[in-house]
Amino acid sequence: MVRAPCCEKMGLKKGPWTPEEDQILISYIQSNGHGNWRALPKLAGLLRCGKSCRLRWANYLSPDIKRGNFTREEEDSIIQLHEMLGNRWSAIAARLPGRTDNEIKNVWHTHLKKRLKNYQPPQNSKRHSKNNNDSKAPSTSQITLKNSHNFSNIQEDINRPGSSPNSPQLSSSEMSTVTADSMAATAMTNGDQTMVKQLDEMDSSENFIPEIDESFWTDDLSTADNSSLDMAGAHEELQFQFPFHAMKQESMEMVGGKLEDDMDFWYNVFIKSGDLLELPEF
DNA sequence: AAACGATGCAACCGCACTTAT
DNA sequence: AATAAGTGCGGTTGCATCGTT
Repeated sequence: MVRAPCCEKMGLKKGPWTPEEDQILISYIQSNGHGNWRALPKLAGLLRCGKSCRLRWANYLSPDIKRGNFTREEEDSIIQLHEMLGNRWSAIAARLPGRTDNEIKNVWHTHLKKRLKNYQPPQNSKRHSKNNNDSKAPSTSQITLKNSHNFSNIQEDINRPGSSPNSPQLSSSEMSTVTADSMAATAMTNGDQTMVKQLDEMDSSENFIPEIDESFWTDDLSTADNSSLDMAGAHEELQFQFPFHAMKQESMEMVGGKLEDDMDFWYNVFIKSGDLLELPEF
């Protein structure tokens, strides 16, 4: 389908917004709501396209937006969430109250990439590991998440079908990193007390974690076609190869049937398998 | 003080998805 | 089911500001 350019009509203003325009937009939305964005500028008396109005409101004028510098905790959260979600700025923004996708994207490109670039991970970064095998899951970083996002939403985002082609689906190897590092780090720190309790209970069960065949850490993901696997495909592939999947039913019983799918299962298994890494100082 | 480059950020562009008809 | 319109998202651009020479 061919779409007409947003601002093709003559007389529509572009570029920075003036305080007067801001005030008009704020007043209109406060009185009438934004309704149809395309119709809004005409109704409000603005010589802007609807898209520009929406962007201005969403990124700057909305009262929900928190202005000012990002805190260290917010930056750490962004790094962690980016590790999990990739360049899906809106998904990241959804977990940082008051921050917009655009703002987060800018912070990422201007500050955080540099931090990560300068950061060299410590050689022995494992805090603990059931099998104490340094050659297994790849370690990247562990950041303490201060925000109250929860895993189910993250899982939902990771599994979201049809995300933008500009943001590639997670490959199975990325999934491994996600589950081993990020999910564990997130769950252990995001205040999900129920989950922590469940994990503690499982931890006390000597037999919960099966012996892991060494090939799991080396063979499984490399056999998948990482270049072309979409998330659903990766999910299936991993499910097939995952050495623990037979334990799913048991694990669900152990936590009162609250785990609903394999992602939850992996999540718990990975947490149990350790791989909490040191928090890097940049 | 002027010139220049680097940086940060607001805004735009174009594509893809969703919803309505 | 097909098409059109509306919306959301991520990548990119352009400009103002800051720092350095």
